[in-house]
Amino acid sequence: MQFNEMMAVSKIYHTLFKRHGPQGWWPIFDKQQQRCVYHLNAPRNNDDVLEICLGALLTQNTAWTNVEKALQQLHKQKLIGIKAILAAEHEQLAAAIRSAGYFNQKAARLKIFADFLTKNTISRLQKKETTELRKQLLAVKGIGQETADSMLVYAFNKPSFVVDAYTKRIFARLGFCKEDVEYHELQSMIAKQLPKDINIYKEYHALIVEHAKVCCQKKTSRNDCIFLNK
DNA sequence: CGCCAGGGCCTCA
DNA sequence: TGAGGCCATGGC
Repeated sequence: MQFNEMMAVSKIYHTLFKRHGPQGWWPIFDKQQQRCVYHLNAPRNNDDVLEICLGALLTQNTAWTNVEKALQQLHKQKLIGIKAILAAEHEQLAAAIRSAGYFNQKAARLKIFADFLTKNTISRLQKKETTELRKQLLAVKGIGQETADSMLVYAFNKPSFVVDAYTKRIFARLGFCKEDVEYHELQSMIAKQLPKDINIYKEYHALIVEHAKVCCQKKTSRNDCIFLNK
């Protein structure tokens, strides 16, 4: 199967959608069920916005299952809150997010981000233009390009396509780029071929993650890919 | 046991 | 701007 023609990126999206169905990202912790669930039109409120941003920081180079446990602890200890995070001792915060790995580094990043939100309220940030908000997020220590884009798309509803290791792997295996392609290079290549629709941005990245998990893992042969092995 | 997981920062050429 | 070290848990 070849995808060298224009609109190939859109075709891949539709293929993934048919295969895996709507994903409804971002997962948000549900206190009743004690696990992460999906909501239509998330985030529903500022608490959701904060939790999504914390999750984006916690999931850096880490399996989501470990992040979910950390979020559970944060809720249990009533640490999902800007003031609560700033007031908490480093040791308490680090212990709560222990399961997410890099807990000392991430505890510090949660505090830095909470401090950022006291100086720039969520409602103010939501009113900003995508590129301006992206630049502002990238200036925060602990927020790189992927984390910034995850926050933009899933917390702030701004169309800035998320590129991660899975995105690079899948598009590299399909022959669009090298595995170590520059972030911006792959992002612009994809965005140029997509309508600037926030819902497509949300679903596309979620579908890429789902697809990578079920049939495009690092060690699995490219022959297992549904695109290359019809 | 080793590898991998929804990265990012710092240092040193 | 590129390469390498560092951060750390839990699942398989």
